[in-house]
Amino acid sequence: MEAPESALHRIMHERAEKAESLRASGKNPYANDFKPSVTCAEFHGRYAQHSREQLAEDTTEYKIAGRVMAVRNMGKAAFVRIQDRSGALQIFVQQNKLGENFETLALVDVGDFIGVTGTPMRTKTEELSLNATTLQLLTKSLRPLPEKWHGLTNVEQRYRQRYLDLIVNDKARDIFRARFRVIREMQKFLDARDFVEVETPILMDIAGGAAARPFLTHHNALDEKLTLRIATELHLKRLVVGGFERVYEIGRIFRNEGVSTTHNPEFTSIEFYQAYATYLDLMDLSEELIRHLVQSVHGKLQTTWQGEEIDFAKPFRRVSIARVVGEGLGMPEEELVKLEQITSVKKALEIAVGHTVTFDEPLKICLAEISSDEVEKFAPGLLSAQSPALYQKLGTALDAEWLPDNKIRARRLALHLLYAVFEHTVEKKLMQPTFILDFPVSVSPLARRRDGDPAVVDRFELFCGGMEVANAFSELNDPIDQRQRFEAQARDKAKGNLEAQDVDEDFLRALEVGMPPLAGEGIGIDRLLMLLMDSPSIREVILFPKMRAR
RNA sequence: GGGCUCGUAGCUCAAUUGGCAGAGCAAUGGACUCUUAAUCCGGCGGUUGAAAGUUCGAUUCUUUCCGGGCCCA
Repeated sequence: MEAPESALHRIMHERAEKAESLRASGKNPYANDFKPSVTCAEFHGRYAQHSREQLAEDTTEYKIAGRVMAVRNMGKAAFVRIQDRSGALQIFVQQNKLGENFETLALVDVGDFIGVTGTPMRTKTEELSLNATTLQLLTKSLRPLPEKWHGLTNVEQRYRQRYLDLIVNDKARDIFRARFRVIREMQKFLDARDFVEVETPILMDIAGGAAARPFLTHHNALDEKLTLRIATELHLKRLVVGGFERVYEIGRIFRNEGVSTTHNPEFTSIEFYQAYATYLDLMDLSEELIRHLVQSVHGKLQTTWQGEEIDFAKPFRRVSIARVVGEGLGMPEEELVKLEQITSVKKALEIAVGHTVTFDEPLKICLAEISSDEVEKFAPGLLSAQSPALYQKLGTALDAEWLPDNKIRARRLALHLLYAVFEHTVEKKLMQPTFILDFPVSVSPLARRRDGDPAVVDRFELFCGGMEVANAFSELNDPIDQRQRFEAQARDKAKGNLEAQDVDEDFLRALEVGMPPLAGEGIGIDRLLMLLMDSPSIREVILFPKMRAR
């Protein structure tokens, strides 16, 4: 609460007194008996082509309501700008036209809601206005709005008091209108393709379907530990098992991780699943969907992202992780072809060492695939101190051990290492829409292995503006393979990886009942909105982003 | 989690080397019947995020804390 003597307190007190003074004259400062007949935009639309002379003869009465955004008082006349859900309109108020009612204007402040009856007119400067015949206060605003010229720029206040942001900043309104439209267009797009929209639980016994730490909660009556979902995947697949062959859900996902310009602890995803489709089908579908969304938001297929033009009209590039990593290192074409077929851990380690986040990341990746005892055997000392020479030793030893008759394992680890390089150095440079392909099975516990190349999964991620926009794959529907991958995850979790998944027995049971071949995709709606609206912060596209409690 | 940086009137921002905290908008009193950030005149508005320290004196320097922003992990 503000100090009693503050300027704010005085302003609020004065405004409350104006409300009282209206009450005293028999008018309710919180009246709800005014029904607008048109919106500001409808009014503008109706008279856009009419001249001043034509309007001077038009006696049609309109009732329009809105929030007062500006008052320019001329003594015996005034211009009042009001704003409603559709836009803004100028009201021309004259004493000789309103009579006694003109005095109400003295009690109106910027921020109040008013209802006005009047006829269309154009001012000297040709601005279409409503010539008021009656004016009524509908809601007295006690707290002053931010300043009219600079508006509200304090970022913290814009997020904490989003209502002020929405009143004052056009850009904020535009972003959220685009957001609501994108969601609606996604629904229309999928509905038209015979998908059904479903709702699945947010409260779960076991959080699965993604690699993330969950929020924990508790059900009192049942005395059960619960977690908030980190993905909608496993329930949606159960529905495909149940016979809903094309399903999607747009819903809130919760991940217990840091808050940053690209992370909010709750965010919205869409996941959709289509039986008898493969990841290749979904690539085509995604391209069509994204184009449709860009077109509906912008009316064209080109957008700007942080000063750079993104063109959605051209076919999206489709490229493997290995190739795009090799390109980043300036490799010639013949080497890129070879790199895509990589089976040598030694070669992958040569690339990864020095091109990953930390120097020990390649080691960590190796440890996900082999035991620390083996590392110690093949490259003594690597566990405690990493050096390029020791990495080389490990690579040489693993190649000697695996390449004769276990190429799959070698390829899997090699691709895993290249993937780490991709994440660290390539990802953020992918500006134009690009499908990234050939993910190692190690980072895709729910995806189907590729026929004829079992180290790889049938998966793609769509990148744009340096951000991951979509992630999709042909789904694993072999219950035995799925169980093994869950168990690998569980071992990983036991080793201390807090993001690894648990075994979901009921999901496995569903797979045992039989899930038809299918492909599924997830799109982060917030990230997509950032891209579409050129917002570098996720907080700009979430109505009420998480802020530290005050 | 680490680094940098910011927090001054309801809002947007100033304040010299450490020396009386200022302006615009809003609000308020007045003038004004075609304004567009209306204009003109008058007066009003402050726990400088919080606490402590250094100092004759702190918005300014130091420390801790609170809350943002940016970059990195």
